[in-house]
Amino acid sequence: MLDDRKLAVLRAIVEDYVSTNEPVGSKALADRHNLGVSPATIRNDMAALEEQGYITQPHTSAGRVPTDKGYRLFVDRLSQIKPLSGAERRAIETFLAGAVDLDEIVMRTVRLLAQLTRQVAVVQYPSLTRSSVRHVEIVPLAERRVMLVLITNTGRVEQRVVDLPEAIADDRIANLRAVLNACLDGCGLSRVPETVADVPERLPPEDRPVAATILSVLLETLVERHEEKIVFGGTANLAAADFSVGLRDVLEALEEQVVLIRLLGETGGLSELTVRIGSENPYSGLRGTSIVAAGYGSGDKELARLGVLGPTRMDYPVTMGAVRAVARYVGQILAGS
Amino acid sequence: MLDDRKLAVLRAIVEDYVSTNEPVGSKALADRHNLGVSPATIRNDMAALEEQGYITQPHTSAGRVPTDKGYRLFVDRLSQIKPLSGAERRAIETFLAGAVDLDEIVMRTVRLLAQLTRQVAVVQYPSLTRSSVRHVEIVPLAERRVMLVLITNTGRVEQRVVDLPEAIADDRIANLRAVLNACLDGCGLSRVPETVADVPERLPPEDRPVAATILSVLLETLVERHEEKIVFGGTANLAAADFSVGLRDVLEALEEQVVLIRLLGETGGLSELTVRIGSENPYSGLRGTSIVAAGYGSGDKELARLGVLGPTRMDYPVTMGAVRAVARYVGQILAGS
DNA sequence: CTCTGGCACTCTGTGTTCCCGAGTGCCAAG
DNA sequence: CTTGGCACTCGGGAACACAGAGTGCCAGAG
Repeated sequence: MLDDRKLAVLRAIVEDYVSTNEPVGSKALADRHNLGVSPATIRNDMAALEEQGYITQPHTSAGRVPTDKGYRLFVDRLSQIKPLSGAERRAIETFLAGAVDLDEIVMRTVRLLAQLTRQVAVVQYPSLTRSSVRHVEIVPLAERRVMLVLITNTGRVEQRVVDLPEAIADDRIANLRAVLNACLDGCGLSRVPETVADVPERLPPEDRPVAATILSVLLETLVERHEEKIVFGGTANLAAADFSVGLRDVLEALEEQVVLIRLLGETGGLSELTVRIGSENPYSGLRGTSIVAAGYGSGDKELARLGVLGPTRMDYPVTMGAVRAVARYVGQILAGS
Repeated sequence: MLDDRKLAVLRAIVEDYVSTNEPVGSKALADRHNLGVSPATIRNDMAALEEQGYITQPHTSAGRVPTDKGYRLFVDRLSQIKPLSGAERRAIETFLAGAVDLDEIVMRTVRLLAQLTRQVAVVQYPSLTRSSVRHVEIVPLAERRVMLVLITNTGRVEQRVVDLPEAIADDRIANLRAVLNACLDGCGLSRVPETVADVPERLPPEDRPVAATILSVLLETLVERHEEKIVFGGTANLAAADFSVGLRDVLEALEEQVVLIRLLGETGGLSELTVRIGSENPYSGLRGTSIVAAGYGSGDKELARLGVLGPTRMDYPVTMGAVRAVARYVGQILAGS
């Protein structure tokens, strides 16, 4: 159905279109790539490719442009991920190594990805459900108010103000803190609900109402809510890509946390690349954009995902290479800190 | 020089231009506003206004458009801040009251401002230098590594990983934490450097090296660096304003923390509105944009600033009303939590 | 059966011209 | 000082022609 030459033609079309942003015609193809056949032959192949929906012509007498299906085939079978240059790898390494805390790692990762790919970068904070408790702190703020601070093994720090049903002395808080930490230390966040069930019985009866309040806030806010935190950057690159159509939709989608999270997609394997091309992605405002995403994590555990978003007409091999590389380095940095 | 009627003409020009986005001519002005004079008279006034640089014509035979100087006069002398409707006030109140921690307050404020003004909103976190210490926590992570967590009275939580020069037992850390908190509790962030000078002498000699490391990180990272944290949103509104010229520059500026911070400007009085119009603002990429900013704070102390950024052609009275109202409410919420 | 060159055809995009209308500036009269 | 009148300017849209790129198809050569 699609012999090798037709595939080569498709590849050439994608490559040319990506680099020139203009519909590519048979003549130009024959000139720029030495396919060893004449334009006429290429025309026949193009007709076949169009017949099967891999390419399309914007106007009757214009060149061809890849369809989403065409890009899909290109990504799956016709291209190889392009590794970064040594210089780029070193730059990533030193840039990320300079970060002092999780916020900064995430922020720098966003910048890095945006700069490397010249696209919009999206980075998710390490998922809470896949982290574990490193420390819980209870800080008295006022007589009947405390701040609850949760620190995870991935460096996330979540805080929450709690209004207590009654005043409570500092030493009782200290005890509560000790019990909480004893129970929860190292506990996976997803297992916290079961684990805290024991807490009240380890406490003197008079502290139990307060503990109950604190625990319910802990569960409700820190575990169930706030679940995913996500950050993006590099929107200036959108304006550069002559993206004017739908730019507004794209910006709107980016500001919708929910959409954004779904965009990064379900987790594949660690460092496994997910590519969503144009209409393949679940949000209608992003019909003209593709997403290249990967999971990152320390060791063999995926903590969260990151990726970039750009016009369907993007340089997939390079973008995929950058995303994969950054995901790996972030994983390493996270493991090291 | 500028009699009342000329000022009225200028006001009418600004209002019409803001609402129609088209250069406004003498005829249209005479029709839509009952100025009680003929188009010819208006033309004379317009000529005078142009002479003095308040308006300009894009092309020889087009209507007039206000210049930055014209907007300035309009804002200073020809317009009144327009208060929000009761419904809007209530909406703000309930929306902000639902926030559970500082991050959420800031996030919601950004959304609120963006939605209310249909512009890009910028909100600065409460400035660290103007906050004070509520609690310092030292959490052991590994034998020779701890996480330092600083909680301020404004609810900011800053963390930092510290590598120690030697291993240290948990009880010594507890002591260190106690001493630190005793010294710093309630201490203004800007006075921390002097205040911590006493810390080492209150510690047993063997703990001093570790304390020195921790203190230096505390000073360097938490006080000097990270100083200002700033967040923006509502960029989709940029695309809607037919802003196409320079959109890229605007997005770039927004991603530059430094520029953004300078944009919000030096602090005026609390809830005092600052308006920077077009070329008045310090960054060249934003020549076509105006900034309306205000300080917010709890009580009588300004903690930080917030504002919006939009095309010079914006509805200043409404925008100023919204910014002022939001600044006040945020101050209240912050005071209450 | 596949490739190739030739050819007629179809468009888009661009440049040209033309003209309408909005808007101006100026002037002379009220 | 205000007003109506008038000539002038210029931008932008419509109509038009045209060049160039690209196509599809066909018949002939391998």
